[in-house]
Amino acid sequence: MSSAKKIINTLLVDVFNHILRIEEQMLKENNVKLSKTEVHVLEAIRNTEAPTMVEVAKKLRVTLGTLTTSVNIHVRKKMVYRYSDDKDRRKVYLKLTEEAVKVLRIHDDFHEDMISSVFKDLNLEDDEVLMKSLENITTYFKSKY
Amino acid sequence: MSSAKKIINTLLVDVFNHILRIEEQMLKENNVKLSKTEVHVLEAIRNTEAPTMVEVAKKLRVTLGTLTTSVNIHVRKKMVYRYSDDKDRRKVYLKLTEEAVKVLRIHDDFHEDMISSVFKDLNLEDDEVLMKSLENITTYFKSKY
DNA sequence: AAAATATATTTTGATACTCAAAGTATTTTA
DNA sequence: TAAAATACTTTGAGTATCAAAATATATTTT
Repeated sequence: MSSAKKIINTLLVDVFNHILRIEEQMLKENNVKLSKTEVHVLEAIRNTEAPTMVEVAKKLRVTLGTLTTSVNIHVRKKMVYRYSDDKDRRKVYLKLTEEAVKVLRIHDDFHEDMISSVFKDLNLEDDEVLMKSLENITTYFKSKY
Repeated sequence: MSSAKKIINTLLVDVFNHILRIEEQMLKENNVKLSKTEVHVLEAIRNTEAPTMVEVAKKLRVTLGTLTTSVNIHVRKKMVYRYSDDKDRRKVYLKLTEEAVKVLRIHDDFHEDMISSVFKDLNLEDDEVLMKSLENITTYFKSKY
């Protein structure tokens, strides 16, 4: 692998793993007693336009069965509730409770702070060329695979 | 969050998650019946100088108990074997079987291909400025946190 | 050298995460 | 209206994870 390729590989793999671990620790420090998987479920619900089971499972790329169990846990912990569609009674919509919104805010702040410090320390803000390139890489991965 | 920040955040979080799923599917398509976690254990064994339980667990950042169970599974699947140190009989070394080496080769090829196609399609190879920036970002995350 | 401490690992008990396949309920299509 | 499709849950089973207790061996202390 060329050194340029190694850089991208490292960025995508090592850095991400690193961030995930920091994230987990940060949640623990903030007395959020949810795992990172659980937080990702909350995130997926929030970021899905019409968050039915199918749509959220698709976003998380897990099976419906997996999502059902994890939503059961969230409902027990009062982080999520289910309600059904009047028009199509097969559909189950998911909604976050106040508590879940609060947890996500902690999570978001962490991300915001993390990214902000990269920008500040590396003076990235004005680098339009870099941003364009990164955007291309992102788009590439999302479309190609 | 500014749009530039969003781009970085997306690259680091969404893209990586995406890659993980693709990786999993690719393994399945290649009839490798191991989970991605299992492949990561194999990788960690390969990338550890003197792969004792302690060292590999450290690299994976899991407890020894966790590693014990996952090594048990690998041994059952004939991917890994244990042998002990003559000098210090408490120590257990791990070694990959031929089969495991083969699986890792599939995994490596996937990564290589993936990165190569990004480079080719986006003409990244000669972009020294971009590479320098990405390297800075990587270094930043590794050192700061 | 015996006792105490430290190190390396496994075992145990418990919970979470995941999937595939089977089952249930509802809606759409033929 | 019967058949097929869709949305979801349940079931059964394996993997993933941890903390704490247990085991075995090595090192240090007295």
